[in-house]
Amino acid sequence: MLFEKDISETSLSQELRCALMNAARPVHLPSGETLFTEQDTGDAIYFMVGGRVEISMIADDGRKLGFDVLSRGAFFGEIALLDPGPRTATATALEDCELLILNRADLHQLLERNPHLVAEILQLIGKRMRYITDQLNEQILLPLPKRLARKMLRLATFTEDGHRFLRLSHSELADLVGASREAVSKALSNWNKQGLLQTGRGSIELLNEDELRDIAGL
Amino acid sequence: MLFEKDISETSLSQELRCALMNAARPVHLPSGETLFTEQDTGDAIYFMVGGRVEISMIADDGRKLGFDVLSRGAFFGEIALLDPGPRTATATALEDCELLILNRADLHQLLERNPHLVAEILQLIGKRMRYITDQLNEQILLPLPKRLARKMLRLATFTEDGHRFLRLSHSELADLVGASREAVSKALSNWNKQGLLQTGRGSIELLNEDELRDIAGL
DNA sequence: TCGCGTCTGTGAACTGGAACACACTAGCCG
DNA sequence: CGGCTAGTGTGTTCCAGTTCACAGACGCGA
Repeated sequence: MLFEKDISETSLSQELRCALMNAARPVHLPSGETLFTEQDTGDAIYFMVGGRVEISMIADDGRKLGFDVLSRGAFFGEIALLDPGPRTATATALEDCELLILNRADLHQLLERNPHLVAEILQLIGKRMRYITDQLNEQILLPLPKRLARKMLRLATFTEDGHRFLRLSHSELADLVGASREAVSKALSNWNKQGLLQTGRGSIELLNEDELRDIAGL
Repeated sequence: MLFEKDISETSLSQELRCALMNAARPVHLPSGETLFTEQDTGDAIYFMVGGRVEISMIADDGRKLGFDVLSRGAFFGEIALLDPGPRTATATALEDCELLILNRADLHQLLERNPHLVAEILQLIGKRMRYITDQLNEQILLPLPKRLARKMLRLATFTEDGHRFLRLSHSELADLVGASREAVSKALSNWNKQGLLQTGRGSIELLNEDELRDIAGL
C-alpha cells in the first residue's frame, strides 16, 4: 500500500497530466511556509512538482499529529476541493516546493470539457480513501513499533547507492506515528544496535529492510 | 459534523435520488448477515433504505474496530466502487435491512447519461473523506470519555417523546470507540450516576445532552 | 419456572507509552 | 573559536486504559 508510489506522476495518465498542466497554475512555496491550516477555507487542490510538504493536524491541546510527508507526484487538499468548507488539515513546506494549484471551478470546467477523465479522477479519489482508511486502522490497532516500521518503509526514498533512507528527525517521525519523541528514539536506537538501521542527525538509513518489513507485519 | 444527517436522504438532490432509484437494484439483507468482509472483492456501493448496518474492521489479532452504524439514507462501500480492489471494511446487518445496490458499471453509465450529477457525487465523496479524516483525528487525539460522548451524540436517534437514545450494548459501543468493554461500562455508569444518561440493557437514553456535548468538547 | 447465556457493574493487577528530567553531541553563526 | 540551538540517548515516574476475575441481573427458550 505504497501511497506515494500509487499516485506518483507515473500513475496519472498522460492525458490527465496534460489536462492538469493546462488547467492548473504553478506556485512556489518557500521552505517553512504554511500553505493552509485547519479552519482555513479554500477549494483548491495542489499537485506536487518538487520539494516536500507535511500534512498534519493540530489538536486542541497543541499536540500535532502528522499525517503524511508528500513529494513529487503526490497531491493534497482534495477534501476542500470536492466539498467546499474548512480544510481538515494543515499543509507546511518542509523544503522549497513547486506546486500546481487547481481550484474547484477549474476542476469542474476541466471535467466538463473532458468527461472521460471523470473515471480516472474517481479512481484516484478512491485510492486516497483507501489510504486514509488504512491509516485509521493502523494508528488505532497497531502497537508503536509496528506503526513506526511501516511509516519508515513507506516514507523512505532511494539513494543513488541503492539504499533506502529518510530525512526526518525523531520528533517529526513521532508526530507521524502519533507517539512521543522519546518512544521513537528508544525504538530506533534499539534497531540501530541490532543493525537494522543507521541513525544520523535528521536522517535514518534502512540497512535491513526485510527484517523491518517483518516487524511491520508486512 | 453529523455524518448520518449530512448524507441522509434529504441531503441527496431529488434528481440524484431518482437516478439512483432507476439505476440501482433493491436487495434485502437479513439480520446478522454479513454483506462483505475485508479482502472480499466487489465494486458495488450500497444505499440504505431501512435497517441498521455496522461497518467495522477486524485486526489480525481478532480485535474489532467498529467504524460506524448506518441507517436509512446512508451509503457505504464507496471505496471499492471508485477503486476496484479488496474492500477495506466489513459490513454486517444489525437488523433486517433494505438496500439499494449500484455497481461500478452502473455508476459510470449513470454519470455518462447525467453528467451534471458528477458535481454532486464528488461533493458527497468529499463529505465522506471529511468524516473519515475527523475519525482519524478523534480516535488518536481524544481521550476515551470525549470519544465516547461524541460517538453517542452522533449515533443517538430520536424517540417519539423527544428524547435521544441509542440501541447498542456496551461492547458494541466499545468497539466503536476503540476501547475495552469495561472502560466503556465504567464511564457510562459514572454518567448514569450523575444523571447525564440512563443505561438499560442494550440501550442508552441521553438525559442531559448539553452536559454530554460539553464533555465531548463540542 | 428454571436455566443458561448474554449483558452489566466493579474491583485489582498490569503495562505501553507519555511526561519529566537530564546529559551529551553535532552543527551553525557571530 | 566559543557559545547557542536543535537533535539525540536513556532513566524514572506516572497514568489511562487493558486484562483478568468475579458477581449480579435481565430475558429468552424449553
